[in-house]
Amino acid sequence: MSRWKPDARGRLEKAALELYNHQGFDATTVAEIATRAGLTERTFYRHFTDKREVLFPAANPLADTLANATATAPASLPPLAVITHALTEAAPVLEERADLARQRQAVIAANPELQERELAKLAALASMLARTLRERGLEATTAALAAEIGIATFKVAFERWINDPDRHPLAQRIRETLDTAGHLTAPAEHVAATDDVSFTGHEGVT
Amino acid sequence: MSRWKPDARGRLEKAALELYNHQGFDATTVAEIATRAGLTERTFYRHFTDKREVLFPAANPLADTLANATATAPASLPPLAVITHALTEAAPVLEERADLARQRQAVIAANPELQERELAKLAALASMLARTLRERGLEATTAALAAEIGIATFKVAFERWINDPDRHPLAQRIRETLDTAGHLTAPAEHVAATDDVSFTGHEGVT
DNA sequence: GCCGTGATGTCAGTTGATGACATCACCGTA
DNA sequence: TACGGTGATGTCATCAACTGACATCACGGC
Repeated sequence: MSRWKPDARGRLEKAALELYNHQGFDATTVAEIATRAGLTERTFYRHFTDKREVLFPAANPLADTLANATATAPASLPPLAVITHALTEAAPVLEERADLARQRQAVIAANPELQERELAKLAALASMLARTLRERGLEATTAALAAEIGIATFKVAFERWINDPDRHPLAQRIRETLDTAGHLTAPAEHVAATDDVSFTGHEGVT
Repeated sequence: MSRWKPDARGRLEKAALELYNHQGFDATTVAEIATRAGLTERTFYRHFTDKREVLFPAANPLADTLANATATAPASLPPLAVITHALTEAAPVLEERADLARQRQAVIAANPELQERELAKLAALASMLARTLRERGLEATTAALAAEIGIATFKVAFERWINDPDRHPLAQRIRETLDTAGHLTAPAEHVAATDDVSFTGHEGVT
């Protein structure tokens, strides 16, 4: 019989998500998480750098897919088309785990500290995208801007997807959002009492 | 004679910036900051919610200017033009305090926790911009996207400005960056082994 | 001259985070 | 088969970030 139950890290992730959901992030203690996972507080910190990180798995298939799709897109594509391509490729990764994604997002939306961490993760993603674009031969500023705009698009589309009661596919939301982006230089079309679905998403940090 | 020296908050901000600069953020203690300002640790926490917040003044002229310029731009302007207008109006606010801005940025660049807080502040800025754009009559998604792209543009331009040895004006950097944005749908122009000034800016959080 | 108020000080306590050292099943090897 | 190294975990101690409760006392109004 083995000395320890397997997958300590996974047990910690699971325990943390459950507790954060039940009692809120602030009200749950690292010691609690560890105990629920049958481990010690000290061991928690051997697997995660801090109390927030447990919600952001080290192995990130979304990042991998994005990087891969960006690197292998046809060389002739304009920067924004590369982004479009990459985002479209990456969408299914989230669709597969839609339940988990929504649960995580609920916890994050309820706590500013976690929102900060999420923004940092997205910034890291943008940074990685920019590097990949440079390696494709793009000039530094162009690459950085295309990457930032790509992530910005993703943020908007993702929030629409998460809050969408009708569960439209993420890929569709991304297409719509990219389409919106294309019209940003056209004269403003005002919304005069349209029957548009209005999103009352979270307003970010103050 | 008055009971306390005036401007406790200002003294704390100054003390903090100096110490963060000298010894680094991690190596300086809230108690140290307070003592140097002639106050108590407890008093520090009456003025700032945490150790990071002291670097991000509550009164934010940049945000005010952005909001104002966005709200008062001609109604006929396309969304991106409103953003362009607002960013251009806001640029001088930073130019005026270029020294302070560079000092702050150096401290922030040296510490991931501070970078997270900065991202949160920028996200709040984007959120506010989006609200203002909606109040101008823009549909929610369009507003959110335009705001995010505006902030993304600002981030890229600001980083170029801060790291620019030649001290070109921020307004110019913003114009250039917006111009770059306009070419993102054109076929990629490759940089063949240029000796381009390479920006080794901070790469974000891993 | 008394009284409420607000900015600060004092103190005690919780929790997040980290370093140093101990434990002991497992695994390869002599 | 015995032996020693290794890696994941536990134990203990300590620091610093934050917070609640209560005390202080110049100032300004009445």
